[in-house]
Amino acid sequence: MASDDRTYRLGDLQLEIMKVLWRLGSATVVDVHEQLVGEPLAYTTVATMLRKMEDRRLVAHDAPSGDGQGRRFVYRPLVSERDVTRGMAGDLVERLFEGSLASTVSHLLEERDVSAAELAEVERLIREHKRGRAKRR
Amino acid sequence: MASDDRTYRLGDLQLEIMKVLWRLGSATVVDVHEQLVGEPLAYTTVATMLRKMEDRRLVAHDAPSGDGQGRRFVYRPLVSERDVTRGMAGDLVERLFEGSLASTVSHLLEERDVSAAELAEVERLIREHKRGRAKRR
DNA sequence: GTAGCAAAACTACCGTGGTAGTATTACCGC
DNA sequence: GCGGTAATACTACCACGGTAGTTTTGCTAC
Repeated sequence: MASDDRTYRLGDLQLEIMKVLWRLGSATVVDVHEQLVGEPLAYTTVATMLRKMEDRRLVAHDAPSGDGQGRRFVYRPLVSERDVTRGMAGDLVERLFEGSLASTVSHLLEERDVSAAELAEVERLIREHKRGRAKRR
Repeated sequence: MASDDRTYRLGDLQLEIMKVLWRLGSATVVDVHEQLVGEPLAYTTVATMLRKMEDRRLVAHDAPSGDGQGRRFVYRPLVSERDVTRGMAGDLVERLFEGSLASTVSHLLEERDVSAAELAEVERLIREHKRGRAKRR
């Protein structure tokens, strides 16, 4: 039933935190906290979440080498944006569309307001993809 | 942060149950249970889940009208497959791709093994979609 | 060396999905 | 009407995401 690999089932906050880490490369709790401008969260909420994410091997922190700035942990991502995006998107395509890309695209075209520009962009992407395929062959 | 409408954040089992109900139109706990051939679940697990889903207004059951077959509840979906699919897919597109269809399709093309047949099907869908657009204008 | 502060650790709580055992209820056949 | 059975209701438990308060720890400046 759906994908068993729960590694990439991130909640909202977890995903937001990962996005910050991907963007910055690495960051302290303070950094992450102040990047989360959306909902105002307690500092400790972010710290707790980062610790939980460390348990789940989503992030890691370097040992606090006494380089001058206290003992602040510096967190870095252990999973790539690519992998997480692929995992989450793939999970959904499996769960909702039985793995069919065509069904997925069909649904997105039908149910979302797609601007002409965006549609053109999608067509361009497909042409480009086909060219890539051909070359690889 | 992402979508607030949690109505359509279904778990694995919930989605599987909804799929059965969408397929059959309506069903008793027995029906649902025996349709879930994947992981073997206790009968009461399915019953409990259906009750929880009723609390969340995802399903409803008809009052047990004494039509002969005991008091078996007949459950039916309160939300359409369309709405749930749109909700879940939309949620993901927002969360991962900032709402961009192009980014979404780009990712799917890059990261999944897309067969030539499937690619052709996608192209067909887009042509068809454009024709629909044109007609509507 | 110690006081103060800042950071991390610990603890706690809620909601919900998932799982299932036990208790209760309601129907049906005799 | 009553007993048996089948169905629902109740209860309980775990995991995890999310949220945050309280406690402990460790650095740094004096």
